[in-house]
Amino acid sequence: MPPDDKPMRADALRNRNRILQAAEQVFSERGPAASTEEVANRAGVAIGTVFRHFPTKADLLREIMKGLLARLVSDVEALRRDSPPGTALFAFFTTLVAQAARQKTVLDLLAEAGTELSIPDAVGMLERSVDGLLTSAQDAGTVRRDVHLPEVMALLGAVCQGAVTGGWDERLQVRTLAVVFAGLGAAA
Amino acid sequence: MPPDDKPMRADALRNRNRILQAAEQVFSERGPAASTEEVANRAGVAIGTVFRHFPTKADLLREIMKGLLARLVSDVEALRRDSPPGTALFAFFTTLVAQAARQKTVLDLLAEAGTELSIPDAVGMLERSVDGLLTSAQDAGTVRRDVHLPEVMALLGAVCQGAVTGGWDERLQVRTLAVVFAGLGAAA
DNA sequence: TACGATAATGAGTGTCGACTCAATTTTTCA
DNA sequence: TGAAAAATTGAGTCGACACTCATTATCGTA
Repeated sequence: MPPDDKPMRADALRNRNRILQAAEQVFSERGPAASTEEVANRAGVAIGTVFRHFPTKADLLREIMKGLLARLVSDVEALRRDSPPGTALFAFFTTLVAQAARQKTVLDLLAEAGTELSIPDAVGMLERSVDGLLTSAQDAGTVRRDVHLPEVMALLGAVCQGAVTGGWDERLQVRTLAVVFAGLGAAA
Repeated sequence: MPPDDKPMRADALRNRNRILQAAEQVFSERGPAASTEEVANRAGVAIGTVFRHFPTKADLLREIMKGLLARLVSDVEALRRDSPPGTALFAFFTTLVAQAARQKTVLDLLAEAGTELSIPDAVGMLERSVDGLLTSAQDAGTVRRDVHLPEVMALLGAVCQGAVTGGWDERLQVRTLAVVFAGLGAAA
Protein backbone atom coordinates (compact mmCIF):
# COMPACT_ATOMS: atom_id res chain seq x y z
CA MET A 1 0.00 0.00 0.00
CA PRO A 2 2.76 2.53 0.73
CA PRO A 3 4.04 3.69 -2.69
CA ASP A 4 7.70 3.13 -1.87
CA ASP A 5 10.55 4.95 -3.53
CA LYS A 6 12.40 1.69 -4.18
CA PRO A 7 10.78 -1.61 -5.13
CA MET A 8 10.67 -4.28 -2.43
CA ARG A 9 12.62 -7.48 -2.43
CA ALA A 10 10.55 -10.54 -3.34
CA ASP A 11 10.80 -12.25 0.04
CA ALA A 12 10.00 -9.03 1.83
CA LEU A 13 6.82 -8.57 -0.15
CA ARG A 14 5.80 -12.16 0.37
CA ASN A 15 6.28 -11.88 4.12
CA ARG A 16 4.48 -8.59 4.29
CA ASN A 17 1.41 -10.17 2.75
CA ARG A 18 1.63 -13.24 4.95
CA ILE A 19 1.80 -11.02 8.01
CA LEU A 20 -1.14 -8.92 6.94
CA GLN A 21 -3.21 -12.01 6.29
CA ALA A 22 -2.26 -13.66 9.57
CA ALA A 23 -2.89 -10.45 11.48
CA GLU A 24 -6.35 -10.11 10.02
CA GLN A 25 -7.22 -13.61 11.14
CA VAL A 26 -5.73 -13.30 14.59
CA PHE A 27 -7.24 -9.92 15.37
CA SER A 28 -10.60 -11.03 14.05
CA GLU A 29 -10.64 -14.01 16.33
CA ARG A 30 -9.01 -12.67 19.45
CA GLY A 31 -9.63 -8.94 19.15
CA PRO A 32 -6.97 -6.23 18.90
CA ALA A 33 -5.42 -7.23 22.21
CA ALA A 34 -3.95 -10.35 20.64
CA SER A 35 -0.16 -10.37 20.84
CA THR A 36 2.15 -9.53 18.01
CA GLU A 37 3.92 -12.79 18.67
CA GLU A 38 0.80 -14.74 17.84
CA VAL A 39 0.58 -12.90 14.56
CA ALA A 40 4.20 -13.78 13.83
CA ASN A 41 3.61 -17.46 14.59
CA ARG A 42 0.53 -17.65 12.44
CA ALA A 43 2.43 -15.96 9.63
CA GLY A 44 5.34 -18.40 10.00
CA VAL A 45 7.76 -15.56 10.52
CA ALA A 46 10.00 -14.34 13.35
CA ILE A 47 8.65 -11.54 15.48
CA GLY A 48 11.41 -9.20 14.37
CA THR A 49 10.12 -9.46 10.83
CA VAL A 50 6.73 -8.21 11.88
CA PHE A 51 8.32 -5.17 13.47
CA ARG A 52 10.51 -4.55 10.46
CA HIS A 53 7.44 -4.19 8.29
CA PHE A 54 5.26 -2.45 10.85
CA PRO A 55 7.35 -0.53 13.36
CA THR A 56 4.47 -0.41 15.78
CA LYS A 57 1.55 -2.64 16.58
CA ALA A 58 -0.69 0.32 15.90
CA ASP A 59 0.77 0.59 12.40
CA LEU A 60 -0.19 -3.01 11.75
CA LEU A 61 -3.70 -2.46 13.05
CA ARG A 62 -4.03 0.67 10.95
CA GLU A 63 -3.03 -1.13 7.79
CA ILE A 64 -5.63 -3.81 8.40
CA MET A 65 -8.30 -1.21 9.05
CA LYS A 66 -7.50 0.44 5.77
CA GLY A 67 -8.03 -2.83 3.97
CA LEU A 68 -11.30 -3.49 5.75
CA LEU A 69 -12.56 -0.01 5.02
CA ALA A 70 -11.67 -0.32 1.38
CA ARG A 71 -13.60 -3.57 1.17
CA LEU A 72 -16.59 -2.00 2.87
CA VAL A 73 -16.58 0.86 0.44
CA SER A 74 -16.60 -1.53 -2.46
CA ASP A 75 -19.41 -3.48 -0.78
CA VAL A 76 -21.40 -0.28 -0.71
CA GLU A 77 -20.76 0.33 -4.37
CA ALA A 78 -21.85 -3.19 -5.23
CA LEU A 79 -24.99 -2.82 -3.17
CA ARG A 80 -25.78 0.42 -4.93
CA ARG A 81 -25.56 -1.30 -8.26
CA ASP A 82 -27.46 -4.45 -7.40
CA SER A 83 -30.17 -3.35 -4.98
CA PRO A 84 -33.01 -0.88 -5.39
CA PRO A 85 -31.80 2.38 -3.88
CA GLY A 86 -34.46 2.32 -1.21
CA THR A 87 -33.19 -0.89 0.32
CA ALA A 88 -29.45 -0.69 -0.27
CA LEU A 89 -28.88 1.17 2.97
CA PHE A 90 -30.80 -1.43 4.95
CA ALA A 91 -28.95 -4.21 3.22
CA PHE A 92 -25.66 -2.60 4.12
CA PHE A 93 -26.64 -2.37 7.77
CA THR A 94 -27.65 -5.99 7.80
CA THR A 95 -24.53 -7.37 6.21
CA LEU A 96 -22.20 -5.16 8.20
CA VAL A 97 -23.73 -6.22 11.49
CA ALA A 98 -23.55 -9.87 10.54
CA GLN A 99 -19.94 -9.42 9.52
CA ALA A 100 -19.11 -7.60 12.74
CA ALA A 101 -20.58 -10.43 14.77
CA ARG A 102 -18.11 -12.75 13.07
CA GLN A 103 -15.07 -10.47 12.76
CA LYS A 104 -14.27 -8.63 15.93
CA THR A 105 -12.03 -6.32 13.99
CA VAL A 106 -14.89 -4.48 12.37
CA LEU A 107 -15.94 -3.30 15.78
CA ASP A 108 -12.78 -1.42 16.49
CA LEU A 109 -12.81 -0.10 13.03
CA LEU A 110 -16.03 1.74 13.50
CA ALA A 111 -15.64 2.53 17.16
CA GLU A 112 -12.06 3.52 17.62
CA ALA A 113 -11.12 4.26 14.06
CA GLY A 114 -11.95 7.90 14.38
CA THR A 115 -10.34 8.33 17.75
CA GLU A 116 -7.42 6.08 18.55
CA LEU A 117 -6.03 5.08 15.22
CA SER A 118 -6.06 7.79 12.63
CA ILE A 119 -7.16 6.82 9.16
CA PRO A 120 -9.13 9.95 8.36
CA ASP A 121 -9.26 9.62 4.59
CA ALA A 122 -10.29 5.96 4.60
CA VAL A 123 -13.05 6.64 7.09
CA GLY A 124 -14.07 9.68 5.12
CA MET A 125 -14.49 7.53 2.04
CA LEU A 126 -16.79 5.15 3.82
CA GLU A 127 -18.80 8.08 5.14
CA ARG A 128 -19.21 9.50 1.67
CA SER A 129 -20.35 6.11 0.40
CA VAL A 130 -22.89 5.67 3.15
CA ASP A 131 -24.06 9.21 2.57
CA GLY A 132 -24.73 8.27 -1.03
CA LEU A 133 -26.79 5.32 0.14
CA LEU A 134 -28.67 7.54 2.53
CA THR A 135 -29.64 10.21 0.05
CA SER A 136 -30.72 7.66 -2.56
CA ALA A 137 -32.92 6.04 0.04
CA GLN A 138 -34.37 9.41 0.91
CA ASP A 139 -34.98 10.22 -2.75
CA ALA A 140 -36.74 6.89 -3.08
CA GLY A 141 -38.91 7.83 -0.12
CA THR A 142 -37.73 4.91 1.99
CA VAL A 143 -35.96 6.97 4.61
CA ARG A 144 -37.10 10.13 6.36
CA ARG A 145 -35.68 13.41 5.14
CA ASP A 146 -34.84 14.66 8.61
CA VAL A 147 -32.34 11.87 9.24
CA HIS A 148 -28.71 12.88 8.72
CA LEU A 149 -25.44 11.08 8.17
CA PRO A 150 -23.97 11.48 11.67
CA GLU A 151 -26.77 9.59 13.37
CA VAL A 152 -26.74 6.94 10.69
CA MET A 153 -23.03 6.37 11.22
CA ALA A 154 -23.54 6.47 14.95
CA LEU A 155 -26.26 3.83 14.79
CA LEU A 156 -24.18 1.70 12.48
CA GLY A 157 -21.26 1.79 14.89
CA ALA A 158 -23.40 1.28 17.95
CA VAL A 159 -25.29 -1.69 16.58
CA CYS A 160 -22.14 -3.39 15.33
CA GLN A 161 -20.42 -2.82 18.62
CA GLY A 162 -23.41 -4.06 20.54
CA ALA A 163 -23.70 -7.15 18.39
CA VAL A 164 -20.06 -8.02 19.01
CA THR A 165 -19.69 -7.38 22.71
CA GLY A 166 -23.20 -8.52 23.50
CA GLY A 167 -22.88 -11.66 21.43
CA TRP A 168 -26.24 -11.19 19.72
CA ASP A 169 -27.54 -14.21 17.86
CA GLU A 170 -29.00 -13.78 14.41
CA ARG A 171 -32.55 -13.55 15.67
CA LEU A 172 -31.64 -10.67 17.96
CA GLN A 173 -29.68 -8.94 15.20
CA VAL A 174 -32.72 -9.06 12.97
CA ARG A 175 -35.13 -7.81 15.60
CA THR A 176 -32.90 -5.00 16.70
CA LEU A 177 -32.26 -3.89 13.18
CA ALA A 178 -36.00 -4.00 12.55
CA VAL A 179 -36.47 -1.35 15.20
CA VAL A 180 -33.72 0.78 13.73
CA PHE A 181 -35.13 0.45 10.23
CA ALA A 182 -38.56 1.39 11.47
CA GLY A 183 -36.98 4.45 13.05
CA LEU A 184 -35.28 5.47 9.85
CA GLY A 185 -38.20 4.63 7.64
CA ALA A 186 -40.72 6.99 6.18
CA ALA A 187 -43.39 4.29 6.25
CA ALA A 188 -45.48 3.68 9.34
CA MET B 1 -22.82 -5.74 50.72
CA PRO B 2 -21.66 -9.27 51.59
CA PRO B 3 -23.63 -10.22 54.75
CA ASP B 4 -20.61 -11.43 56.63
CA ASP B 5 -20.74 -13.99 59.38
CA LYS B 6 -18.62 -11.81 61.66
CA PRO B 7 -18.82 -8.00 61.90
CA MET B 8 -15.97 -6.04 60.34
CA ARG B 9 -13.39 -4.02 62.18
CA ALA B 10 -13.99 -0.28 61.99
CA ASP B 11 -10.89 0.57 59.98
CA ALA B 12 -11.54 -2.28 57.59
CA LEU B 13 -15.02 -1.03 56.86
CA ARG B 14 -13.78 2.53 56.38
CA ASN B 15 -11.12 1.41 53.94
CA ARG B 16 -13.50 -0.83 52.06
CA ASN B 17 -15.75 2.13 51.37
CA ARG B 18 -12.86 4.39 50.43
CA ILE B 19 -11.65 1.79 47.97
CA LEU B 20 -15.05 1.32 46.43
CA GLN B 21 -15.50 5.06 46.02
CA ALA B 22 -12.02 5.56 44.57
CA ALA B 23 -12.46 2.62 42.22
CA GLU B 24 -15.70 3.98 40.91
CA GLN B 25 -14.04 7.30 40.10
CA VAL B 26 -10.94 5.77 38.55
CA PHE B 27 -12.77 3.24 36.41
CA SER B 28 -15.27 5.87 35.30
CA GLU B 29 -12.52 8.14 34.12
CA ARG B 30 -10.00 5.70 32.70
CA GLY B 31 -12.13 2.69 31.94
CA PRO B 32 -11.78 -0.76 33.43
CA ALA B 33 -8.20 -1.11 32.23
CA ALA B 34 -7.03 1.36 34.87
CA SER B 35 -4.55 -0.22 37.26
CA THR B 36 -5.38 -1.43 40.72
CA GLU B 37 -2.48 0.64 41.99
CA GLU B 38 -4.15 3.82 40.82
CA VAL B 39 -7.25 2.84 42.72
CA ALA B 40 -5.13 2.25 45.82
CA ASN B 41 -3.47 5.64 45.47
CA ARG B 42 -6.73 7.45 45.00
CA ALA B 43 -8.13 5.68 48.06
CA GLY B 44 -5.07 6.58 50.13
CA VAL B 45 -4.38 2.95 50.89
CA ALA B 46 -1.63 0.45 50.13
CA ILE B 47 -2.19 -1.87 47.24
CA GLY B 48 -2.22 -4.89 49.51
CA THR B 49 -5.27 -3.53 51.23
CA VAL B 50 -7.20 -3.43 48.01
CA PHE B 51 -6.40 -7.06 47.40
CA ARG B 52 -7.34 -8.03 50.96
CA HIS B 53 -10.83 -6.65 50.40
CA PHE B 54 -11.20 -7.77 46.79
CA PRO B 55 -9.02 -10.80 46.07
CA THR B 56 -9.22 -10.13 42.35
CA LYS B 57 -9.56 -7.09 40.19
CA ALA B 58 -12.65 -8.69 38.70
CA ASP B 59 -14.18 -8.90 42.17
CA LEU B 60 -13.71 -5.18 42.59
CA LEU B 61 -15.26 -4.46 39.21
CA ARG B 62 -18.15 -6.75 39.97
CA GLU B 63 -18.90 -5.00 43.25
CA ILE B 64 -18.99 -1.63 41.52
CA MET B 65 -21.27 -2.97 38.83
CA LYS B 66 -23.66 -4.21 41.46
CA GLY B 67 -23.84 -0.75 42.96
CA LEU B 68 -24.40 0.86 39.57
CA LEU B 69 -27.10 -1.62 38.68
CA ALA B 70 -28.89 -1.06 41.95
CA ARG B 71 -28.86 2.68 41.34
CA LEU B 72 -30.21 2.19 37.84
CA VAL B 73 -33.03 0.04 39.12
CA SER B 74 -34.03 2.70 41.60
CA ASP B 75 -33.83 5.29 38.81
CA VAL B 76 -36.31 3.23 36.89
CA GLU B 77 -38.65 3.03 39.85
CA ALA B 78 -38.45 6.80 40.33
CA LEU B 79 -39.14 7.39 36.67
CA ARG B 80 -42.13 5.09 36.83
CA ARG B 81 -43.57 7.09 39.68
CA ASP B 82 -42.86 10.56 38.31
CA SER B 83 -43.37 10.26 34.55
CA PRO B 84 -46.39 9.27 32.52
CA PRO B 85 -45.95 5.58 31.71
CA GLY B 86 -45.77 6.24 28.01
CA THR B 87 -42.63 8.36 28.30
CA ALA B 88 -40.81 6.76 31.21
CA LEU B 89 -39.01 4.30 28.96
CA PHE B 90 -37.81 7.06 26.68
CA ALA B 91 -36.71 9.12 29.65
CA PHE B 92 -34.73 6.18 30.96
CA PHE B 93 -32.97 5.72 27.64
CA THR B 94 -32.08 9.39 27.55
CA THR B 95 -30.67 9.65 31.04
CA LEU B 96 -28.79 6.38 30.79
CA VAL B 97 -27.08 7.40 27.59
CA ALA B 98 -26.11 10.76 29.01
CA GLN B 99 -24.75 9.05 32.09
CA ALA B 100 -22.82 6.55 30.02
CA ALA B 101 -21.20 9.33 28.05
CA ARG B 102 -19.86 10.70 31.33
CA GLN B 103 -19.12 7.48 33.19
CA LYS B 104 -17.28 4.94 31.13
CA THR B 105 -18.14 2.27 33.64
CA VAL B 106 -21.76 2.09 32.59
CA LEU B 107 -20.61 0.86 29.25
CA ASP B 108 -18.93 -2.23 30.52
CA LEU B 109 -21.82 -2.82 32.79
CA LEU B 110 -24.26 -3.21 29.97
CA ALA B 111 -21.92 -4.71 27.44
CA GLU B 112 -19.76 -7.14 29.34
CA ALA B 113 -21.90 -7.61 32.40
CA GLY B 114 -23.66 -10.58 30.95
CA THR B 115 -20.58 -12.19 29.53
CA GLU B 116 -17.32 -11.50 31.32
CA LEU B 117 -18.28 -10.60 34.85
CA SER B 118 -21.19 -12.55 36.20
CA ILE B 119 -23.78 -10.66 38.17
CA PRO B 120 -26.82 -12.50 36.90
CA ASP B 121 -29.27 -11.53 39.61
CA ALA B 122 -28.43 -7.83 39.52
CA VAL B 123 -28.73 -7.75 35.75
CA GLY B 124 -31.93 -9.73 35.99
CA MET B 125 -33.39 -7.09 38.28
CA LEU B 126 -32.63 -4.32 35.84
CA GLU B 127 -34.16 -6.36 33.04
CA ARG B 128 -37.35 -6.88 35.01
CA SER B 129 -37.52 -3.16 35.73
CA VAL B 130 -37.06 -2.20 32.11
CA ASP B 131 -39.59 -4.82 31.14
CA GLY B 132 -42.06 -3.09 33.43
CA LEU B 133 -41.34 0.21 31.70
CA LEU B 134 -41.78 -1.44 28.33
CA THR B 135 -45.15 -3.03 29.02
CA SER B 136 -46.55 0.15 30.57
CA ALA B 137 -45.46 2.06 27.50
CA GLN B 138 -47.13 -0.54 25.33
CA ASP B 139 -50.32 -0.38 27.41
CA ALA B 140 -50.27 3.38 27.02
CA GLY B 141 -49.99 2.89 23.28
CA THR B 142 -46.66 4.67 23.04
CA VAL B 143 -44.63 1.66 22.00
CA ARG B 144 -45.42 -1.01 19.47
CA ARG B 145 -46.71 -4.32 20.73
CA ASP B 146 -44.33 -6.36 18.60
CA VAL B 147 -41.25 -4.99 20.33
CA HIS B 148 -39.79 -7.28 22.97
CA LEU B 149 -37.42 -6.92 25.87
CA PRO B 150 -34.30 -8.46 24.30
CA GLU B 151 -34.10 -5.92 21.51
CA VAL B 152 -34.81 -3.08 23.89
CA MET B 153 -31.94 -4.14 26.13
CA ALA B 154 -29.77 -4.67 23.10
CA LEU B 155 -30.48 -1.19 21.81
CA LEU B 156 -29.91 0.28 25.22
CA GLY B 157 -26.53 -1.39 25.46
CA ALA B 158 -25.56 -0.60 21.92
CA VAL B 159 -26.43 3.07 22.12
CA CYS B 160 -24.65 3.53 25.45
CA GLN B 161 -21.61 1.76 24.12
CA GLY B 162 -21.64 3.78 20.95
CA ALA B 163 -22.00 7.01 22.85
CA VAL B 164 -18.99 6.21 25.01
CA THR B 165 -16.53 4.86 22.48
CA GLY B 166 -17.68 7.20 19.75
CA GLY B 167 -17.61 10.24 21.99
CA TRP B 168 -21.01 11.46 20.86
CA ASP B 169 -21.85 15.01 21.83
CA GLU B 170 -25.26 15.82 23.24
CA ARG B 171 -26.67 16.84 19.89
CA LEU B 172 -25.74 13.49 18.38
CA GLN B 173 -27.11 11.61 21.37
CA VAL B 174 -30.44 13.33 20.94
CA ARG B 175 -30.64 12.74 17.21
CA THR B 176 -29.67 9.12 17.45
CA LEU B 177 -32.13 8.46 20.22
CA ALA B 178 -34.80 10.18 18.17
CA VAL B 179 -34.37 7.55 15.49
CA VAL B 180 -34.56 4.76 18.05
CA PHE B 181 -37.66 6.22 19.65
CA ALA B 182 -39.30 6.56 16.28
CA GLY B 183 -38.51 2.90 15.70
CA LEU B 184 -40.04 1.84 18.97
CA GLY B 185 -43.00 4.15 18.72
CA ALA B 186 -46.51 3.29 17.65
CA ALA B 187 -47.00 6.75 16.17
CA ALA B 188 -45.84 7.53 12.66
C1' DT C 1 29.13 -16.81 -9.46
C1' DA C 2 30.36 -13.44 -6.18
C1' DC C 3 29.45 -9.63 -3.55
C1' DG C 4 27.00 -5.79 -1.52
C1' DA C 5 22.50 -4.61 -0.08
C1' DT C 6 18.46 -5.94 1.99
C1' DA C 7 15.83 -8.86 4.99
C1' DA C 8 15.04 -12.44 8.62
C1' DT C 9 16.06 -14.31 13.01
C1' DG C 10 15.10 -14.82 17.97
C1' DA C 11 17.18 -14.21 22.38
C1' DG C 12 17.23 -10.19 25.13
C1' DT C 13 15.49 -5.64 27.32
C1' DG C 14 12.35 -2.71 29.60
C1' DT C 15 7.94 -1.85 31.35
C1' DC C 16 3.65 -2.54 33.34
C1' DG C 17 0.27 -4.59 35.97
C1' DA C 18 -1.92 -8.27 38.88
C1' DC C 19 -1.15 -10.48 42.90
C1' DT C 20 1.78 -12.23 47.46
C1' DC C 21 3.58 -12.20 52.11
C1' DA C 22 6.53 -11.36 56.15
C1' DA C 23 6.88 -7.60 59.05
C1' DT C 24 4.40 -3.96 61.38
C1' DT C 25 0.40 -1.36 63.05
C1' DT C 26 -4.31 -0.83 64.70
C1' DT C 27 -8.57 -2.59 67.00
C1' DT C 28 -11.01 -4.81 70.18
C1' DC C 29 -12.24 -6.59 74.51
C1' DA C 30 -11.49 -9.08 78.81
C1' DT D 1 -4.00 -1.74 80.14
C1' DG D 2 -2.29 -5.51 77.53
C1' DA D 3 -2.26 -9.20 74.50
C1' DA D 4 -4.48 -11.76 70.73
C1' DA D 5 -6.94 -11.14 66.48
C1' DA D 6 -7.52 -8.55 62.48
C1' DA D 7 -5.86 -5.35 59.21
C1' DT D 8 -2.31 -2.54 56.72
C1' DT D 9 1.92 -1.98 54.44
C1' DG D 10 4.90 -1.98 50.31
C1' DA D 11 8.79 -4.21 48.41
C1' DG D 12 8.98 -8.21 45.68
C1' DT D 13 7.47 -12.11 42.38
C1' DC D 14 5.65 -13.53 38.16
C1' DG D 15 4.09 -13.39 33.65
C1' DA D 16 2.88 -10.97 29.43
C1' DC D 17 3.90 -8.13 25.88
C1' DA D 18 5.88 -4.42 22.84
C1' DC D 19 9.96 -3.54 20.89
C1' DT D 20 15.54 -3.93 19.87
C1' DC D 21 19.79 -5.45 17.73
C1' DA D 22 23.85 -8.21 16.69
C1' DT D 23 24.20 -12.10 13.88
C1' DT D 24 22.90 -14.90 10.02
C1' DA D 25 20.53 -15.83 5.69
C1' DT D 26 18.65 -14.44 1.22
C1' DC D 27 18.16 -11.73 -2.86
C1' DG D 28 19.44 -9.04 -6.96
C1' DT D 29 22.75 -7.92 -10.06
C1' DA D 30 27.23 -7.23 -12.56
